[in-house]
Amino acid sequence: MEESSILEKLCLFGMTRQEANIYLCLYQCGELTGYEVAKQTGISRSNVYSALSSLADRGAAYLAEGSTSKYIAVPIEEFCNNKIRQLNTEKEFLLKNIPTIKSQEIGYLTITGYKNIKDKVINMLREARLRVYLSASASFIQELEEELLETLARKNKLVLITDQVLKNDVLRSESVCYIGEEKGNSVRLIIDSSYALTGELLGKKEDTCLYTGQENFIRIFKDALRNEMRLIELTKGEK
Amino acid sequence: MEESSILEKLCLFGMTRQEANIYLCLYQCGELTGYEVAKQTGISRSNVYSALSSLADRGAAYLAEGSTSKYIAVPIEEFCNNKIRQLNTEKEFLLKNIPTIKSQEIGYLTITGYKNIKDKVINMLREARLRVYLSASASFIQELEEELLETLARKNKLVLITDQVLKNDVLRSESVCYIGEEKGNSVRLIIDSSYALTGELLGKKEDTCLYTGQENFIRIFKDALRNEMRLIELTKGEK
DNA sequence: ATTTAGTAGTTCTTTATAGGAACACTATAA
DNA sequence: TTATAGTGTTCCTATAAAGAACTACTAAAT
Repeated sequence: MEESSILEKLCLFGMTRQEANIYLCLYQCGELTGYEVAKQTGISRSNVYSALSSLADRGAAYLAEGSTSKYIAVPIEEFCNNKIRQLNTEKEFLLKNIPTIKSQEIGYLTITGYKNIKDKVINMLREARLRVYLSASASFIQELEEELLETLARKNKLVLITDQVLKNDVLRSESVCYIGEEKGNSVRLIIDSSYALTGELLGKKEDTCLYTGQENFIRIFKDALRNEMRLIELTKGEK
Repeated sequence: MEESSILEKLCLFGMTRQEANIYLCLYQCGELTGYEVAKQTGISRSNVYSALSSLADRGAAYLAEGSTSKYIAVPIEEFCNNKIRQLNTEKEFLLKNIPTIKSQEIGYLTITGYKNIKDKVINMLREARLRVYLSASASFIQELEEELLETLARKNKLVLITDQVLKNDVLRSESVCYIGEEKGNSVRLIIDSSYALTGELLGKKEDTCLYTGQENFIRIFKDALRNEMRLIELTKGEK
């Protein structure tokens, strides 16, 4: 349902489910008393009152003072921006104050969960300073469109090996693009000949991939990609 | 303590306290097995194992696969950025999909909590398109330095009424700045002659302020500020 | 007297934390 | 070689804290 997915998103910003419900109710109805909110949402009044004051504490609702106190929802953009700004501040603090990491070679790491893998891919792309080889289905590359454009904007060489002609013009013209056979769900990525990632992505929590900075592995991995490109050149021709 | 404040910040990014502890431990020690983490932190082993897999799910730890599985902390910047990027995505979704707000006049709203009030001030400054009048202690203005500079950068007229000469050169030269008597904790703000905020800020959760878009109030409020400025001009002279 | 507004308190459920028990594996000392 | 200690992991129970549901009570406004 539309409704419940909105509620989930709101929860990500730190509300409980009940608070999210009440926030949404305020959002739709405007100024309401606790009593009215309870009527609208079916949530017991006692909880409504405590949730309302908690929403006010979190900066998600304002109090419209009068003879009787009514609450009003803080505009969603304002609320989200506040939260995000806060996290940025906390991030800066953490960067300064966290005890230094014991630097260590990156061996072979397993990353689990589709979202985390995609995050890693994005972070790798952002680290790229020279060249990026990416082999993946066209649909996955489409998902990364923005990031890839930024990678290009930072003057990286970008080589894409995929299974369908890409929709994006800039991507098509500014990257070297090989169109080969069906990629399925496999993703392979090499950054600056220093880091590599490979895995089968189904979009699920159970997805796993291998990430490494080991030279030997990367050398072999690069050869494999290079061969794939040659093969495509020989059979269908470079796109 | 340093330690515990770092833990709290990490919790803001969605970890439980225990997970934060373990994350920090991984951060300091590098690659560790669950067993080792338990030894280091004193957390029971069973909980360590579940917390570790939960950290991996959240994208805060990677698995360094080997004969025995070791975990390694995801660099803090990477982790924070992922979270913030996610929230930005969720924000966009919410902006598009949330049922439209019932537009209503802004009456008199009470905002509670120092942090929320400061957030509102920041949001008001960002909305400004013409002019900003701000009366507050020099220390509070210092806290808002960045935001005020951006307000100026957007070609707004900025009038500051405060109690000490400001440190920031740009702020001093590009805004109209009145130095009067001790401001204490009172803050007054008018944006584009349309919105006003006033309150006493002690930096606590109990702080409250009044925010309004009511014309009558703003007119009176503006007069009050104007008088204050005249008074300063007559006694000490404009700075 | 009934609707509205608000507070207080109880119960139930879920999540977070704490710890024990069991099991498998690997060193190494007797 | 086998007993013993140490390591790595999973599963299961117990307690504590947070969230949610619901009931009861007060008090003003209609």
